[in-house]
Amino acid sequence: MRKVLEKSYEPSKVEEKWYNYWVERGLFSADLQSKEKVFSMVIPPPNVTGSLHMGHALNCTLQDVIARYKKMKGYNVLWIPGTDHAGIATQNVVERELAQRGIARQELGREEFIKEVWRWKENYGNRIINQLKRLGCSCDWRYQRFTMDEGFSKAVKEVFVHLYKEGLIFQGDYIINWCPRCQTALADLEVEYEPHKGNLYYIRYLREDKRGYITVATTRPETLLGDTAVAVHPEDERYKNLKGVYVLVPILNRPIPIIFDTYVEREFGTGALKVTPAHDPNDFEIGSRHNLPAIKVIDEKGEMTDEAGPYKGLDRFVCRERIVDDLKEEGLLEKIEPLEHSVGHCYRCKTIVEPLLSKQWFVRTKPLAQAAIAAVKEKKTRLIPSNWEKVYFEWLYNIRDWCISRQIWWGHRIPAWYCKDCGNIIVDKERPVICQKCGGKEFREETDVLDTWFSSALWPFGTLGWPENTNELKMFYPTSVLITGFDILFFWVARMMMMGLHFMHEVPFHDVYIHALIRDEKGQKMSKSKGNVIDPLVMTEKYGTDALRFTLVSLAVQGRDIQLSEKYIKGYRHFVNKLWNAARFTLLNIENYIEPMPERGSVADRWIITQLQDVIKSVKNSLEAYEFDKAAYALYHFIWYEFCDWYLEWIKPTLYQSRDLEEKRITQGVLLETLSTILRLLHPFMPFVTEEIWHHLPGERESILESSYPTYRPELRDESAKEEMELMIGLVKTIRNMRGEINIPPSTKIKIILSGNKDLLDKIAKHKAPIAHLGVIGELLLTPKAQRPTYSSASLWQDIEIFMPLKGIIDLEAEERRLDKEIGKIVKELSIHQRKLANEDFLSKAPKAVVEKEREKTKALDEKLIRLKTNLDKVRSIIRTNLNKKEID
RNA sequence: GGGCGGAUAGCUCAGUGGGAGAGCGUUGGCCUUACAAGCCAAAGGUCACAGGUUCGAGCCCUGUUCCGCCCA
Repeated sequence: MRKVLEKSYEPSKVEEKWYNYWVERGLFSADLQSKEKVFSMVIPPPNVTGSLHMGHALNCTLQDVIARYKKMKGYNVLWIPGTDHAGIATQNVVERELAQRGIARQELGREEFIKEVWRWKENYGNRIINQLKRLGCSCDWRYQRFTMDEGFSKAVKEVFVHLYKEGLIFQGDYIINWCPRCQTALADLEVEYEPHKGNLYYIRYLREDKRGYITVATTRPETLLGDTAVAVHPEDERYKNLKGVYVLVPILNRPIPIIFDTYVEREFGTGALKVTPAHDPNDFEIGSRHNLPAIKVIDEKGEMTDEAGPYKGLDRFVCRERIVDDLKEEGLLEKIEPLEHSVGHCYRCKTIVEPLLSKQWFVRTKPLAQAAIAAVKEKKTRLIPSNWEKVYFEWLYNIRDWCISRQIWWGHRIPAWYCKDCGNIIVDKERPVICQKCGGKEFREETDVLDTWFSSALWPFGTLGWPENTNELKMFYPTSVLITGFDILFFWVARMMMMGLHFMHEVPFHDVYIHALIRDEKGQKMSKSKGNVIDPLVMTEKYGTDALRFTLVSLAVQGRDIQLSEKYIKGYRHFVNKLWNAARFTLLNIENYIEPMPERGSVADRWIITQLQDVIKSVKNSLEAYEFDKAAYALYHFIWYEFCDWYLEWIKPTLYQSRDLEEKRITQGVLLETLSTILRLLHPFMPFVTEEIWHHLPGERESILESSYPTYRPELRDESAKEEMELMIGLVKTIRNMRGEINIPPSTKIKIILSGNKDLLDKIAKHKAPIAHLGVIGELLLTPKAQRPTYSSASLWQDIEIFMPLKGIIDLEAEERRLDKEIGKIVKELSIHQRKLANEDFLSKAPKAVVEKEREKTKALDEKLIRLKTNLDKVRSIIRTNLNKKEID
C-alpha cells in the first residue's frame, strides 16, 4: 500500500533529493553516441563574482523549461553552463578584499595579484553555479566552462592572432573612453550617458590681429588648454569673413586657426566650436579632417599635464573652477548659462569618463558586422521577438571600431611582444624567439589584457572545444537557441554573431530569444541601493522553487518588462499546492495502476481527455514560439478550472457511490492518466513537485524527466462529449447563480425542477448525480411540462425552465430584485443587437454568417426576456397578494 | 535629436475587424470527507485623447498627450 500524500506540499523536504537524483542518474548529460535529434544551448555566463538575482533566475528558468521540454521530446540535449571572468569587476572585488588586509595590488605585483584572483575564484567562484542548481537547472555540468580556463585562453589567442594577421585587429592612437578610477580604457558600449546639470560657458577668444574676438560656448572650459582650432559652419553668415584668421587660446595665448566644418551646429551656443582633438571624440574627427595637432592636457589620472602650463597637476574639475576664475579676471568670460547635458560615466564604477587620446588595440568591426547583418537578414538566425532585429541592424550598421585593450591585470593578456631593439610588434600565440626585422632577441610583453566581452564573444564555440575540431563541436554547433536579456544584445549577442560567423563560418545559434528585464512592482529596476531587491533564493526557501519558476514563466510576456512582486510568487505557491492536492485526491481514490480506456469512458471522462488534448497542443505551440506565459496560463487554467473544479467534482459520485465497478474503474483509469499527463506537461515548469508526485503514482517509475512529453492525439478528442459537458456545466452554473443570488447557504440542499425540451432533459438525466452533487441539490426532478410552484425562484437556461421551490425560506423581494437585475442586463444586451439588425448597411454589407449569428442571438435573448418577464410578473403578483393579505389582517 | 515599446477592471496583463477578458485583489456566503495555500457567487471598464477609414474599431490610418527603454 502506498503512502498517502501529506496534506500540503513541502518543497524544502524534497528539492535537494531530486536534484541529486537527476545528476546521479546522468539525466542532464548529453550523449555523443546518440543518433537522436540534437538540441544545444549555452548559458549566458554569469559573472564569476555574481550571486543569483531575479534576472538570472528568469533567464535560467526559461532555458531550463526548454531544455527539459526537449529532453522529454527525445532530443539529445546539451546545455552548457559556465561563468565569465568579468575583468574589471573581479579585479575590483579582489582589490577591495586585499585593501581590507592593507595590501595594494601594486605592492603584490602582477603575478602575485593574479594568483590572488585565482585563489578568490576557487573559493567563491562557484557560488552562482551552486545557486543555479537550486533553481533546478538541468545543465550538463561535465561541460562547465570558465572564460579564463586553459581551453578558452587558447581560443582567445588563436582568434586574436588570426584577426591581427587579417588586419582586423590593429593598434593605434585614437580617442577612447578612459576611466580615471579603473585606470583603463573602455569600449564605447561601456560608457553610460546620464543627464547632468552643468553650465555652458561663453568664452572670448581674441583675434591674433587684435581686431576683436570670437565667442565660443563650451561645457568643459578646462579643455581649452588643449584647443587647436575654433570651428564654425562654412555657411554661417556671421563668420564668413574669418577665413585665414587666427585666434589666441585664452590664458596660454597660443595662436590657433579658425576652421570651417559642417559638423558645427549653428544654433548651438554662438555657432563657434572650440576644437580639442585630444579630449573629445567629435573634435578628434574634426581634427583628423583638418590635420590639426592633438594636445593632451589631461592625463590618465584625470589630472592636468605639463601642456596645461600653470594648471599642471590639478584635478580636471578643480582646474575647471580655476580657469573660470581666471577667465573672469581677464574679462574673457562673457556669460555662464545653466545647461543640462549628458555626461559619460564608467558602467562599472560610475566615474565620469575622460575621452582621451591613447594607444590601444582595436577590432575593425565593419567587415565582421556585414556577415552578422546578412545572417539575420537571411533568417539563418532569428531574433525573437522580431522587433529586436531592427535594433540589431541599426547598431551593426553604425558600428564603430571596438577598443579591446584594457589596462588591468585580470584577463586574457594580449599576445603581442615588442622588440626591445627596434620596437617591432610581433603578434603570436607564443613568445617570439627572434625579431624578424632586426634579429633582436629581447622582447617586452604587452601588458594590456583583452576586454572580457572579447572572450565571451567566443562562448558558443569556445565551450565546445574550439580551436580543436572536437566531436562536441561537430555535433552541437550551431547551437539551437540562445536565451538572454536585451541588455546585452550589443555587448554579447552581436559580437558572438560576428565571431561565430568569422571563425566557424556558421551562425552561433538558430534562434535568439530575448526576454524582458525584471523590475519591482512599481516598475523600477531592482537594485541593492534602492532596497527593492527580491532575492530568488529567499523566495525559493519561502515558497519553493517551483512556485518561483512558475511565477517567472507566467510573467514572461514577450516585449514587456516584468513587474515582479512577492505576492505573485505566493499566489503560484497556491497553485503548486492545488496540484499536490489534486494528486492527493487521485491517490486516495485509486488503489493501483489501471490501463486508461478513455474511449469507453463517461461523457465527463471523454470531455477531460478532449480538453487535455487541447492543452497539450496549446502548450506545444506556445513553447515552440517561446510564448512561455501562454503555455503556463494554459496549464494553470486547465488544471485548476477544468481538472480540479469540474472533473474531479464531477466524478466524485462515481468514485464514492457507483455500484458499477467497471464504470468506476474506467473513470479511475482516466483520472490517473490525466494526472500523469498533467505532471509530464508541467515538469519543465515545475520540476520538483512533479517528480515528487510522479514517484507516488502506482506502477514502476523512473524519473519523470525520462518519460516522454505528451503529444497531441486528435483521435482522443470527442467533440460531442465536449458539447454535452459544456451544456451541463452551464446548467450547474445557472443553478449555483440562483442559489447565490438569493443567499442560500452552500450547505442547504435544495429541490430543483427542470422543465422543457425533452431531448435536453434526457441528456441531463444521465448526469443527475454529478449535477446534484455540484449544485447541492437534494431532489432533482425532470419533467417536460411543470408548473411553476408558487413559492419558488425561477430561471431559464437554454430552453429549460429551472424552478427552485423554496416554500417558507424564499425572500420574494430578493427574488424580485434578482429577476429585475437579470432583465435589465438582457434588455441592454438585446438593444445592442437590435440596433445592428435595424441597420440596412449592416444587413447588406456584413457577411451572411455574421448577420445570421446576430439574428439567432437576438431571437434567443428575446425569448429569454419574455420568460423572465413572465416570472417577474408572477413574483410581483404574489408579493401584492401577500401585501393585501397583510392589509386585511 | 533619432528609434522602439507602452497606455484596456483597484493592480499586473491577455486580446490582429463582428458578443470587452484572465490572474491577483475587493465584496458576500461557506471549515461541503483532495486542498481555508480551499469552495461558491458577485461587483467592477467613455479600452489615454481627438479625428479618419469601415455596415461595424480596443484592434487599421493620422495627429496629440503622458510613461518607459535604447542610440546619438
